[in-house]
Amino acid sequence: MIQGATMSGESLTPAVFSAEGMSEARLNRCGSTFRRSSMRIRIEEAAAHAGHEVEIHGWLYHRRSSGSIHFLLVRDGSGVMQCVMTKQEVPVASFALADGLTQESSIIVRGRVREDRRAPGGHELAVTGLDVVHLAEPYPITPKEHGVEFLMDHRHLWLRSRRQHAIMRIRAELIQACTSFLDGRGFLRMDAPILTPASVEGTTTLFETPYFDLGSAYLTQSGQLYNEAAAMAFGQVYCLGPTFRAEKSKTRRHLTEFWMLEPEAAYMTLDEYMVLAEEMVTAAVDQVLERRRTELAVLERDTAALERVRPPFPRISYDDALDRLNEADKSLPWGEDFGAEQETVISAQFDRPVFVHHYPATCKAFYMQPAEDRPDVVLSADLLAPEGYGEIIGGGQRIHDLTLLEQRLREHHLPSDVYRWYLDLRRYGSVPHSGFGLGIERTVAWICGIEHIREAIPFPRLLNRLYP
RNA sequence: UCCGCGGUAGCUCAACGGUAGAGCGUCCGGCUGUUAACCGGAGGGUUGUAGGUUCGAAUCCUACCCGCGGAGCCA
Repeated sequence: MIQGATMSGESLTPAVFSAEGMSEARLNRCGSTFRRSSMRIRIEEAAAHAGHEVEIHGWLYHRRSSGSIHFLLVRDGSGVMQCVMTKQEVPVASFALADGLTQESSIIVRGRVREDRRAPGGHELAVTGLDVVHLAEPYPITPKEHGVEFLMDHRHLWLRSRRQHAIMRIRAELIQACTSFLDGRGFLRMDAPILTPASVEGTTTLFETPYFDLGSAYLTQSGQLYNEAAAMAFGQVYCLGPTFRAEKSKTRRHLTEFWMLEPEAAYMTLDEYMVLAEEMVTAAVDQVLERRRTELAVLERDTAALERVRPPFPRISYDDALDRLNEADKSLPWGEDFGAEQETVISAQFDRPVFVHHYPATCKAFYMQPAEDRPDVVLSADLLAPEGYGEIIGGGQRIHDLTLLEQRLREHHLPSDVYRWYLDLRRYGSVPHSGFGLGIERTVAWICGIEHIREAIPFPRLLNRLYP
């Protein structure tokens, strides 16, 4: 069960309704006229306004009432604040108005900010005025427990809850941390197309859509190939965007639409990629720990596990990993890729993310560069998150030799015409290069310590879910 | 696609062959410091759908639909 309690702002405020005559036409007047308020604050900055008269524009998150005193828990997107309204301090009509408020009704409250240890957050608002912007219909998500199906059907409302706020803020922080890290390292953001003429890796199932007179287009499963072109143009680049997999995966680690951050750099080797990746992940975790403590607390995340995320991350080869699996009685024939069970066994042996490198060529995509001394393995490395969250990064060094790449395309029965431009990259100043993709949702799920990846993206797309 | 579990009030669940219930939400009443407040009252159902067994089915059987967990594949 998931706790479903509830919990955004601008400087223009809608016209409001006072107690008298609010029953008629509340909707048609809503938002028709605007006035500017100089008193308006965001709840997150309430402490700085202690002792001052302010206005909060938000929604009723919860209400407790005791005859002559109302406790209105108001959320505004930045936080939740207890607003106390007593019968003797507000007009009779305002008090009655508060009595009829439904959960998630949009309201504007005025009052003085004061410190009070009984108030969640330490500050409360002594209410002097209340305006109702919109009286909400009975709200489906109550502060009680709800099932997954119900919450997923109400994802558009579920996002108002405190827990979802925490996850979404951490997601935003993670993305901000990673992109600013890469920006700081001289990487240029250069996004890849979403509509593509063919599969990137040739293996996974793609979403297909008609494309005018050109036949079919496919939703991208990775920006990587385009990233390689961009890296040959700008040296170091990254893209960030949604990727799509039409596979019928039904697990807590899978979405059909998920976001990937993909850096790619010319002249970067496998070893350099691993250093870059671990530094980026560390920087991101550090930033979340530093700036999203409150959110991690809401999620009851064990932050000690995150504090241990320090470079260097352990690096084991695929062969080492097989040995470890053997010892754990989970042996696998050489050449097979790891399943969730194997990944969990391996990651459980370390207290921080672990790289598994030099996979068998058969496990990996056609463009992976073979090791010089051992052509049956490739210069790839995946990063497995701790605590069983699985692979959060996949990447490696790409083939830079034209002849070898052409051979691989043939071996994988891939059409050379759609890859003509990709082969061009090996004709005009080809260089060794590497890159990787960080799965945003899996990383968010790991950092947040949440059970299922579907909570790590605002509107998850799953095998059986396209709504809302 | 395969394996397992499940669908009963708005929500979360109980009843497991013999009159379909509780808590929460909703509505009404009470309460001046509540913390998922509390107290009293009311309303709320073709038990996922279709068939079958039975004197009698939410309960047993069959099929289908939907959901959840996992596998394969992948990030």
